[in-house]
Amino acid sequence: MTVADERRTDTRSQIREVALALFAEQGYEKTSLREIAERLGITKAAVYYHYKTKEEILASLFDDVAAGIDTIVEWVGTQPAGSETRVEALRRYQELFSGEAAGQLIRFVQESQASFKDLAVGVDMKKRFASIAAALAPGGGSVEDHLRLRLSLIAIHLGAFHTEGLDGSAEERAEAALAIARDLLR
Amino acid sequence: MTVADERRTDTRSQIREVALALFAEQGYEKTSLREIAERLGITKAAVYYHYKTKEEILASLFDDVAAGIDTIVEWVGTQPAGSETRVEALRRYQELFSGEAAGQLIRFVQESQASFKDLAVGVDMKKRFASIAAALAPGGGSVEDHLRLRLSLIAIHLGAFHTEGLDGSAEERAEAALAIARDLLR
DNA sequence: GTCTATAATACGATAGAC
DNA sequence: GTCTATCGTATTATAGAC
Repeated sequence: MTVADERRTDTRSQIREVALALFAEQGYEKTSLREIAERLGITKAAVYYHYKTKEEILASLFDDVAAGIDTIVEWVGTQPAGSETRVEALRRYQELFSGEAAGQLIRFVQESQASFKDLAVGVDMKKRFASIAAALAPGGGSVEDHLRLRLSLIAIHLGAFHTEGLDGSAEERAEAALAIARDLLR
Repeated sequence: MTVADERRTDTRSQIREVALALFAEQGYEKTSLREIAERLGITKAAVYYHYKTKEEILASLFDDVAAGIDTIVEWVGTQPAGSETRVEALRRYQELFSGEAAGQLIRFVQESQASFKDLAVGVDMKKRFASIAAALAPGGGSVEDHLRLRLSLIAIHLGAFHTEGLDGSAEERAEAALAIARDLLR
């Protein structure tokens, strides 16, 4: 067993895994620490040994995606401005959500924005979503351009997780989402 | 003072008004009955005189929009199938959310889906959104078509309320949203 | 690292007076 | 129609034993 595999099964990581699944499925407020602990066969107090607060668990879930967005934004800065760069950035953005965990995370963001925006991690991620939007902006500042841009990102998000009425394999959904997102950017 | 004006200022209506504003702003779970009562200068018990449960308050908020959707779906049934009918249905759908209250309601739906879907009223409205989607469907059943359709409705929703980065007047937003929604339907 | 036990607080909801 | 007072239950979080 490698170090990475050990990390995957230790309690701290399991807490993240279970919390993410529950947050995505039923939202942040409706998920209690008792519920998380129960699923792992431990007590609430044990959870508190690993994370000081419930919000800290939530915040930890965003580390990878936040770093991924930063990397993309930095990359865009090194490239010539133009449609090719924007489309490639969009593709890389989609790639961030290709894993199961990241798909659950973006489902949570998409379906529980209200729970989210008042917390520190929510404010933080809001800035990151704004930064990737800015990196993708074709320069136009019209209301319609802003709305198209926002919908373009939502297209990617919706393509990243299964939802009723939106069946198909993950690959089909991702392909369709990227095509639509590209169209919306024009 | 007309009867309608009286209705507007009686306690039952005021509860709906305050609850909607709070649900839209901070979500359903995070909004307590104490908070609603406090804003109105009454007690929790007084709120319970008008509504048996918290969920009943929530459900009552959807009456008008639900009826509006049903009316549109019925209307589509009487029209010849075709692009003109679909675009007009989209326009009428948007019209449902033109008022301030309906705008707050659709913001709540858009930003708090998770709170929503497990409740009876959530299941009910989910069916209605599915029915308007079916009425708008161009017949194609591909994953991309489904996603385009869903984004088309989201475009209308996002255009109906103010959000950071999406400024402009309500009319500007609505016009832009309808244009994009129409494009997404193709 | 996990436990039992509990503190402190808030919630939705109800009883009964006025 | 609104009040005070309270019930029962859940929550987040902490203290201290093992």
